[in-house]
Amino acid sequence: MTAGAASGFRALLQELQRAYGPRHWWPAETPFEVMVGAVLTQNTAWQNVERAIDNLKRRGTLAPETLLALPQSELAELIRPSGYFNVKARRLRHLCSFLVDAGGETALRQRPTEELREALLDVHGIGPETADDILLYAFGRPVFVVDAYTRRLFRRLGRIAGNEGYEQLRRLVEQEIGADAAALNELHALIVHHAKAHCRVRPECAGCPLGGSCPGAGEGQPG
DNA sequence: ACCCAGGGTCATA
DNA sequence: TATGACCATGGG
Repeated sequence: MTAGAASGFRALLQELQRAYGPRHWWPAETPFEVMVGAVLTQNTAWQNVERAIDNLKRRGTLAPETLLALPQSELAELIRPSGYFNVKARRLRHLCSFLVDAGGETALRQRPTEELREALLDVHGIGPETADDILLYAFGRPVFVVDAYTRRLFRRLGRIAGNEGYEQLRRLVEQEIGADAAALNELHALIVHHAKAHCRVRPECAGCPLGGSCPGAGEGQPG
């Protein structure tokens, strides 16, 4: 009754779905809001990101052109709650410049996934995880997002050693799940949800839907 | 008063 | 290739 999650990523997805139901990610109203959130959430609690995005919305600057029209100091002030506000202000500007120069979302949507991924990685401040967040949740491309939660869970499940590189883990999941954007979307969303719901620092993983197949108990690794 | 959060860049060895 | 410093706010 506890072995299902360990047998494969499809099985893990089903187990998480059964426990939590669909997640409807990403929490944003537009693709551009997804992109902004992806940058702002870098090493940052989502609650702080929400405040920053709320500031941008109330200011009417949640669009590439209007955001670029802001002085960097003002932009930094608006996103202050999300932390690293000076670097992130620069990163948002780089992102917006890229979007405008590339002809906007509509033009980008025509590009093949690998090419779009390379283009995103060329943007200063967008690394592998942020790029894949954008590809999957803003453009609906079938890529898997590897984050700290994913590494921790896979290691606990015995699926990985822990020293694998980003690309290696991404391929591992994508090859097993397949080019299924909906499944990859749900899997990442559920891993994050599961981490927040059950895998915090605690003596045992009380109420964990993965049961004995989620050996988070007594690991001492914070979440 | 700690520890950490849905990372990425840069300098150094 | 592989570490380490740095960025910075807010919650537990």
